[in-house]
Amino acid sequence: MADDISKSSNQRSPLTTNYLRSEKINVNDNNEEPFYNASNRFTNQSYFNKNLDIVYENPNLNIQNGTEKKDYSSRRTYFEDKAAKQALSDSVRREAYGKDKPQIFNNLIIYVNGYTNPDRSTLHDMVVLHGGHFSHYLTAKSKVTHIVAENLSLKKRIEFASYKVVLPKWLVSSVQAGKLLPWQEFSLLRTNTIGQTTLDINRLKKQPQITNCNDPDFIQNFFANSRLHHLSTWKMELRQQFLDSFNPVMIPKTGEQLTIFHVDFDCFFATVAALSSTTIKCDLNKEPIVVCHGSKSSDIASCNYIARQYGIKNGMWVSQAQKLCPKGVKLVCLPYEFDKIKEKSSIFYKTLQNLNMFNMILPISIDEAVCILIRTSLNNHNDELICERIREAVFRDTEGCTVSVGCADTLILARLSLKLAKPNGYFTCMKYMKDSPLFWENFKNDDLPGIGRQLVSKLNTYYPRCNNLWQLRNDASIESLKALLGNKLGSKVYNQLRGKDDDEAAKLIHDPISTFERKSLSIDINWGIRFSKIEQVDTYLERCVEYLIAKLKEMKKNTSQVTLKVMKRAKDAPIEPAKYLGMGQCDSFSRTNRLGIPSSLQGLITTELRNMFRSLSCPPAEVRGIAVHFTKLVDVAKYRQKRLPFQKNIILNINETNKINSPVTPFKDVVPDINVTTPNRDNGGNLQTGIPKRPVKRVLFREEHNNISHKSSPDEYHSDLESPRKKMQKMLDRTESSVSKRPSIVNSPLREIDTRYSPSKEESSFLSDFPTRTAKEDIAYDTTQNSGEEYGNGGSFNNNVANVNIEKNIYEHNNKRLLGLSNGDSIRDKIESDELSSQDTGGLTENDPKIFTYGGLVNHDDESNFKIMFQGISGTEEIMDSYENWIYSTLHDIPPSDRDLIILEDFIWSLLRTGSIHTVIRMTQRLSSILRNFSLINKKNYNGNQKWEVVLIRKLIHILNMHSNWDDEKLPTDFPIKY
DNA sequence: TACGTGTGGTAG
DNA sequence: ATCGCTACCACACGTA
Repeated sequence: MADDISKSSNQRSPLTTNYLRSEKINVNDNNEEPFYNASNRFTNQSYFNKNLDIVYENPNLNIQNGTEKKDYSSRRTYFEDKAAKQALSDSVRREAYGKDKPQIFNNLIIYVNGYTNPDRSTLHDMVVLHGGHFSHYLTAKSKVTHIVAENLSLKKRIEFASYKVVLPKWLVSSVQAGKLLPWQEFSLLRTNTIGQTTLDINRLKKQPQITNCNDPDFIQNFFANSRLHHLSTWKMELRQQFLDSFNPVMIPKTGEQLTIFHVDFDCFFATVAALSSTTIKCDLNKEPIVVCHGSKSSDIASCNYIARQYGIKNGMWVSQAQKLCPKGVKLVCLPYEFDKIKEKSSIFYKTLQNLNMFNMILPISIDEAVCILIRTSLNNHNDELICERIREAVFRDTEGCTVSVGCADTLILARLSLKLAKPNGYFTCMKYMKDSPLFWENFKNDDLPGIGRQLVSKLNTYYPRCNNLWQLRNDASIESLKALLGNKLGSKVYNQLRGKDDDEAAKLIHDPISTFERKSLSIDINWGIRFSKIEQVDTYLERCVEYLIAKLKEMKKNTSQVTLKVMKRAKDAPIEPAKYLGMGQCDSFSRTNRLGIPSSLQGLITTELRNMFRSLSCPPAEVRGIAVHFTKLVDVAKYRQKRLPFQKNIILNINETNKINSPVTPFKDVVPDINVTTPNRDNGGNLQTGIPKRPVKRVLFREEHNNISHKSSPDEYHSDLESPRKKMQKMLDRTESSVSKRPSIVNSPLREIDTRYSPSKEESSFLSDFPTRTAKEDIAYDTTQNSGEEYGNGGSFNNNVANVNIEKNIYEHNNKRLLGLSNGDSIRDKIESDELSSQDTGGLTENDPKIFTYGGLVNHDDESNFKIMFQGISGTEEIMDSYENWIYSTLHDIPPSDRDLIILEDFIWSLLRTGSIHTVIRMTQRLSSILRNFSLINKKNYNGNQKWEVVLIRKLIHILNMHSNWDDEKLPTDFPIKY
C-alpha cells in the first residue's frame, strides 16, 4: 500500500523532484532528499548544513516540550510524563486527605471507562484516597488491574476481554465495607462460567441503541455514536494537551517571519473506515465511500474523493448521495471507527512532533494541525521538502492515511493553499501569488474561513458579479464589506482577501495559551429529544448537570453562570420531522442566570435550570433539543483565595438539600440576602424554596426585564406587554423574511430540505471545469518527460565524458566572460545600450519591469573576500528575492530575454566557481518550485513558463549534473580560483 | 462608556 | 431507523 501511494505520488510528482531525479542529481537513490544528497556530494558541507539541512537537525528545535530539554522523540514519552504528573498529584492528595482511610486499594490500578455512577471523578477520589492508582489511559504500558464500567459496548467487551471488568459498585461497596471485596461478585461480564460469557456477548451482539431520551443511559449512548460530539471533545482534549505540554519559549513573537504549514488529513473518517474495514471490502481509489450510521436520512460524516466527484459532500444525507451516484454504482457505506480515528490522530500528532522541524504545533482538530516555523537567517529551509517530509512521515506512521499540506507565511494563505493541495498533495503559496489572480481565481466565496453558508449567500447577493475571490477582492471595498458583514468580519474578510491574518487569527499564533484556555462548558443535544411530562425534562436536566459537573470537577473549576437553551418545534413544523428522531425546524429560546456563588453543586444548579425551563414556558412535548451551558468558569483554587477577605461578612443560611460546604461570596457588590427566594414567574408554577438567590432588587429587575424581552419566550400570551419597538420588530421578522432574519441552522428550513447540499450551478460547473489533481499533475509529469527528451541532447546526461567536455568548454568560455565582465561598468553600458538599440528586447514591455538588465561579478581588491553581485546586490536573500521577482514577471506571455538568461548563466557559473553551490541549488530548486506551482494553478502553458522549464533543465540542472559527474570522476570538488 | 443578555453564525 | 456537538466570536439592544 505504501508503495502504491509513493509510486503514484512520484508520477504526479512536482517538477522539482522529477527534474532532479531524471537528471541524476540524486544518484544514490536511497530515499533521501535529492538536495541532501547533492550537498553531501559537493563542497562546503558545513555551510550547507547551516543552510538547508538545519531544518532537520536544528538542536534548538529539540526543546519544544520544556526548558529542561526533555526528549519527546519517543512516542510514549508524552503520555508517560503526563501519567507521572497525575500520579504525583494523586499521591499528594492521598497524603493530604487519605491518611485516616483504610488503604484497601493498594497495588490496584483502576481505569474507568465511560460514564459511571458515581461519576468518574468521585471514583477517582475513592481510589486515590484508599491507596489505589487511577489510570487515565488504557495503554499496554499502564498495567491496569481493573477496569470499572457501568456497561460496555460489544466492541469494548471484546477489547477488554483480558481485563477484570467490574461495576463501580465494587469500589463503593469496598469502601463502605472498609475492605477489598472480591471483584468477581461485581464483574460486569459475569464470567462465572465460560458459557455465560459467550451467551452474554451473543445477547449483546444486537445491543439495541438507546433512542429514548428518558433512558438513564441515553446521553452516554448518544455521545458514543455522535461524530459531532467526538469532534468537539477531541478538539478540547487536544487543546488541553497542548497547554499541558508545550514550551512557552517557542511562541512566536509578533513581527517574526513565520512559515506556516497547515496539515490536514484527506477525508479522514472515510480513509480510516476503509482502511480498518474488515467486513466490507472496498477500494478508496475506485468506489465512492461514505461514513454514516444509517441508510436514508443519515448524515454523511465523510466521503472519499470518488464520492466527491459525483457531487457528494460531507453532511449530506445518504438518500441524496445515493441519487447522485451514476447508474450501477453502489455507494459503499461504512460505519464509524471512532477508536481507530482517535488512534491515528494521536499517531499523527506524535509524528509531527517527532519530525522536530517546527517551533510550535497547534492543534486545530482531530485531523488538522498548524505547524509553525520561525524563519531566521539560520534556517534557510525548503518549504516543499518539509511538506513532503510531513506527508511521507504521516503516511508511513499512520499506515496509509494521507495528509495534504498548505504552506504560506500567513494562516489564511496556508489555509487557502491547503485547499489547492487537496487531495493528497501539497501547495506552497509563493510570494508572487499573494496578489495575483493566478492564485485567487481558484477560490470561491465560500473558501474564506469564517464565511459559512449564511454569509456566502449574503456575499453572493451583494456582489453578484464576483464568482471568485479575485473578483471579490477587486470589487469589495472595506466599507461595503463592513456594512454587509459587520465591522469585525468585514475587515477580517478584507484582510483575508489580501493574504493577511487579522488580529483575531494571529492571536492563535501569538497567544495560544489564552486562545486554547477553556472559557465555557456545555452539553447540547438536539437528537432523540422527546418528552411528554415536565418531570422527564427535570430528570433530563439533572443528567445534563451531572455530566457537566463531572467535567467541571476534572477541570477543578466552578461555574458562576448557567444558560439553558431550548429548541422548540416551530409552529408549522411536523410533529415528527423527516429525519428519524431529528429536531426538525425549531425556534430556539434561551435563558441565562447567574448563580449566587460560583458552584459545582448538582442540586443547586439543577434546581436553577428547572426554574429556568419553567420560565421559558415551553410545553415538554414541544421540546426538540436542550442545551445547558456553564459560562464564566472560575478556578476553584483562585476562588478560594479570593473569597477569604469576605468570609466574615457572610451569613450562611441554606437549606439541607443544597448545603454549601465552602463559604459564600456575596453576589457582586450588592448586599447578600441569602434567605430571599426567587419569586417564580412561571404562571403560578411551583416556587423553589430555600435556594440562595440573588438580591431582591436584582431579582425584581430581572422579572421585569424578562417580561419585557419575552420576545424570546416561546409563548404568545404576553404579547400585550411588548414594547412597540418589539412589536414592530416582530412584525418585520414575520412579514419580511423570517428565514433571512433568523437564518440560523436551527431555524433554516433548509435543514429539512434534502436538496440543501445539492451543488449550485456555479458549483457544479466549477467542479467539472477544475481538473482533478492527479490529472493536472500527470500533465506536468508528461511535460517533464517530453521536455527532457526534446532538449535532453540524447544520452548526453548519462555521458560523463561528453558532459565533462562540455563543462570544460563552458567553464573556459565563462572564465573568459567573467574576465570580461570584471569591468562592471562596461557590461552595464553594453547591456543597456543593447536594450535601447533593439526594439525587440526579448518581449519586454513597459509593464514588464526590466528586472534583469544587468549583473555580473565584482571582483574586490581583497582577493580572499570578494563578493558576487547580482543586480547590484550581494546578500543571498536579496539576490533570491530579485531572482524570484524576475521569474514571476516573465512566467506568462512574455518570456525572459535571452540576454538576461546568459547573464544568469554567468552568475551561476561565478557562484559555482566560488564554492557557493548551495546558492545554485537553492536557485534551481526555487525555479523548479515556482514552475510546479505554476502548473498547479494554470492549465495553459505560456511562453514564459515553457522557456523557464528549458532553462531549468538545460541550464541549471545540467550545470549541476556536470558537477555531479566531476565527482564521479573523482575530480576535486574544490576549485582554487586565481584572480 | 462599559457591561449584561439573547441571538446568530461558524468550524471541525 | 439514527446518534443534527459545542466553543467561541460578534452583534444588537438594553441598563447603570
